[in-house]
Amino acid sequence: MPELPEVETSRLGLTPHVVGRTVEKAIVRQKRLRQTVSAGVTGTLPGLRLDALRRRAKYLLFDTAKGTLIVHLGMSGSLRIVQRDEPPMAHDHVDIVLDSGRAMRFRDPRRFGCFLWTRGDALQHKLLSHLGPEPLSGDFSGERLYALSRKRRTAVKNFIMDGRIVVGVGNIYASEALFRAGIDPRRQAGRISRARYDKLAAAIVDVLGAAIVQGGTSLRDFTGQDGQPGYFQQKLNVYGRADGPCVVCKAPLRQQVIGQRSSFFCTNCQK
DNA sequence: ATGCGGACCTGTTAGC
DNA sequence: TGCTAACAGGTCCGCA
Repeated sequence: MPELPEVETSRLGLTPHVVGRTVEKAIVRQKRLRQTVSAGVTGTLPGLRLDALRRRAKYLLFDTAKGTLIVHLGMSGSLRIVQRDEPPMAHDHVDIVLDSGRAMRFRDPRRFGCFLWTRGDALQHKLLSHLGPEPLSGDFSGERLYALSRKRRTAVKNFIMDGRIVVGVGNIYASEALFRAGIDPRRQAGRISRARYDKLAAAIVDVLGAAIVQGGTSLRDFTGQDGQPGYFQQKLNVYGRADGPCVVCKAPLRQQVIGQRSSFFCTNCQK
């Protein structure tokens, strides 16, 4: 569920509830996530004020005076604001109890997420230090994609999903951006022109930006029901539409596994 | 250095 | 209807 737009939407929704609040305690019901939940989450975080909530790639960074809580939602994770006495459901692994009487609750059935504590600069953490530019920042461009792709033989879809190249392009938006740019996802990264990379970079920016706008309207209220996906689904041109008609040429869309991930494209419009 | 496959988990859906 | 297999929005690691 969480691709970059949803992580950013989560950040925006959580910010007014957590920034400026002090953590009263942390409850860890399941510490075995993709990595074991850091001891600092229960040992150090309580008593500290959350000064800011940042996002880097799909990581959420909760800054305090003594360090940063790094959270990743993995495939199935979510963060919600609940009343502190609301009984936990299955897979509600962590509560960060705040001095507002509420708690930030982490739910993650598949446990691919992470809850890590780090002292010092979170951006230098091992999981973050290698990451490429944010797609919605000025550091990202077709020029960069072109330059880094020379002599790369991997499929262009794999290439744009590589966080060292650019962050935040997940499996849905990789397919969507390549469709918008008219590029066959199987094409070798190193054999695509500068002009086409300019178009692809613009498509990535457009599709992620549009999805953030959509997410912002449906997940605004984090105290309500769980945020269902689907808000952006009607905007998807190819993802999940195997055999459906291409919105441009009506030809049946194709589904093919590329780099172990399902990919969707139009063999007529994407070359 | 690059690229590939496997790993981590559970829930839902497709198919027989 | 019920069982099993395949698949799911992410990434990290290790091997060739």
